[in-house]
Amino acid sequence: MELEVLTPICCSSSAPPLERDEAVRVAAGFKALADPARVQLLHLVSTADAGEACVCDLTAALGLSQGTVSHHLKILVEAGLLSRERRGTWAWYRVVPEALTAIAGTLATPERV
Amino acid sequence: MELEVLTPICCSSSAPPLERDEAVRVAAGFKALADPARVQLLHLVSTADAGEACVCDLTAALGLSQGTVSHHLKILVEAGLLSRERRGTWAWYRVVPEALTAIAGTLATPERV
DNA sequence: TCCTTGCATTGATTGATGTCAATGTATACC
DNA sequence: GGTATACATTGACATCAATCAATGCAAGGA
Repeated sequence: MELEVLTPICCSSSAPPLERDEAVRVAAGFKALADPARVQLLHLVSTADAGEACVCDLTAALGLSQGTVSHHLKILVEAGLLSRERRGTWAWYRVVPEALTAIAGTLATPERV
Repeated sequence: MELEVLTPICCSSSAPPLERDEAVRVAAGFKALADPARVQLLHLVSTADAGEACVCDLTAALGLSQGTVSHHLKILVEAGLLSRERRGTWAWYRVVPEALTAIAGTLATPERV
């Protein structure tokens, strides 16, 4: 998912039927967020110094094994919610605010009827 | 989940650590949205006439069995995203915009740094 | 070159989830 | 009462997901 435009779920009066394919794309974004560990990871990264964090810090904070944390980070990166940058031995992660905004926009209620 | 306040994941500079319990609550909201069928259901209900729809309409539109649709609707109701009202033999569902707003607020980026 | 460190990947296991067919239940109509 | 309709629930099954221990890999330092 690379910053694509997502169809709002709710609550536009005009009703393009929201095909299955589009529903799958929208749901994929939510699926990446549908785990407590990943929610914590996003929060940890976004509040870290300089807006970035390495795996070592995150592993310590979550109480999960290093392999599991790496797994969750991979899911978040593939969903476009985090970016990864390798500097030397360390891998630094940052949030991609636009991706979060895009997903949030899916839930927007522009016109409260 | 009854319209509770959810801690933002991102991107507040102040960093209350986001405990595991709170992360579970936030993730629960996303989990309810993490299925294409449920995304389609929300969209169908929100764009239906008078903002409400019965199971019969939804079953026809989704191409899933009636039991499966009922199952997904239950998940959405328990997550607080839909409300159910029984009128006679029919069950009518409506979206709960405040619940969607609350979840969207979790992803807000109030202060872009 | 060898060892250490930080991270990614793999394999196995356990538990959660989506789906359907079948059944249950309540309401409405004859 | 009996039957049909609309929905909910249950049981079974197959697939997916989270987790860990173990292993692999690349970069840095001795």
